[in-house]
Amino acid sequence: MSRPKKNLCCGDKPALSKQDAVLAAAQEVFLEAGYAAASMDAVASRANVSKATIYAHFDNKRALFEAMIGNRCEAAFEGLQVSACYEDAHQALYELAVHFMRLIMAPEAVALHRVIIGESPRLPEVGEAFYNVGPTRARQRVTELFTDLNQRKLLDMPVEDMPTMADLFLGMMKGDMHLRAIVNVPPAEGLSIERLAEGAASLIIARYGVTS
Amino acid sequence: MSRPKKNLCCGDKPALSKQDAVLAAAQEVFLEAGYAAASMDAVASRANVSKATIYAHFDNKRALFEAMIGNRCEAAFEGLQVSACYEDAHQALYELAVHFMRLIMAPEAVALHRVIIGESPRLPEVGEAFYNVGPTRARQRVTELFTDLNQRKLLDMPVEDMPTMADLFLGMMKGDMHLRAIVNVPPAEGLSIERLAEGAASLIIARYGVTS
DNA sequence: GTCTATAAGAGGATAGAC
DNA sequence: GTCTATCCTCTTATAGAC
Repeated sequence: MSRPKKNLCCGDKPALSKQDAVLAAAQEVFLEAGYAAASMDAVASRANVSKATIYAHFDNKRALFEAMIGNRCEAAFEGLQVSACYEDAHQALYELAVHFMRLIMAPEAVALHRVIIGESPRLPEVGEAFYNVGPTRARQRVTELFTDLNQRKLLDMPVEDMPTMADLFLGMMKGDMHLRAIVNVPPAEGLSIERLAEGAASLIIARYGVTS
Repeated sequence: MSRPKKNLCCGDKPALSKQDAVLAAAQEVFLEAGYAAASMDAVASRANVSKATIYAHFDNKRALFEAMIGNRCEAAFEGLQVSACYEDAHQALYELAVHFMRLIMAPEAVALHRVIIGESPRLPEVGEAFYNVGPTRARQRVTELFTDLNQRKLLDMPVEDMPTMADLFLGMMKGDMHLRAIVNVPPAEGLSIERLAEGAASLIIARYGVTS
């Protein structure tokens, strides 16, 4: 994984090794054209590199694609790590919801999601890698929050409900807004991230909130 | 749109016109390989027809794809029309949820959704056509149900909450289970359609149910 | 490692006979 | 409408010089 970054030459761009230049170009081309329609020629010219150079670093088109996907998934879901501080359960759920929605609605994240979905039947490792760094971590975060709120007596959710509720909570974040983005339909008017997050938090609280 | 079905010949298969045979073959090939990787040769041989015959009925590859998509979307979402009878709000929401999840979890529906997502950036009409016959109708159904339950005094949801709640409700149906299917990751153990539907209905009831 | 040039083949679309 | 045969472009991947 750690590559020999002997990158002491030229500097028309912020000093990328050839390998990184290829990866960056691959990202652009694959996300724009999709896997099958993307050509190695397009990647080469976008990276200002010859095709042979690409093949010196990556075995074939598929390997390049998988390397790019792994690369970008890690980056796209980094934001999941941060945890906020909060006063009450509603605020905590609301803020996690907003944070998560902003993450998945980012244009690059949407484009990445699209190509992963498109190719996952033929490239199962791609779908799996995405699922493990994205949705799996997100569900862990939600479950942690539920547990923490329970311990602080800010929420009263039975442990056996948690897996189901974590899925439903994340599902609400990925609702119509995300669907529209991913099938390239203009966003609906009148519906905002904040409004949806507010609604989702309220539903959980109505069922499991503690009345003080 | 209405084609001349002079279909009085041969019968090794349940008597399809050439055009229908091509559409059926196109469905198989496009759903298996994705748009770009699918070849007209493959469609031709799967339909037991020459390539020239395909081009006699469809202008080009793209037109064939769009025709197939329109065709299948209509069929896949037909089930949305039926409306059930019910006694109480929880049962009504539960049954709509189960019905909807079964619809979108059907293998053909998942495969169709995948290719539509994959190509929608390049073929916007495809994404739009899908959205209009699927998600739009689904949201109408949910909103109708909310309204009906309100009128029967089985639910007490303010009209201004309905758009948000309809989206959240449908989002819960399209949660982790559907995501796994669409990125080709094996389904989780312990989570069932019934359990998720039960949870989703309960959340709505907890917030908007009428206490009798 | 990086380049230029090229091999080898697949795939969209059409010409022309029937 | 349907077929066979073919055109021509684009694409993956490599050979061989530096």
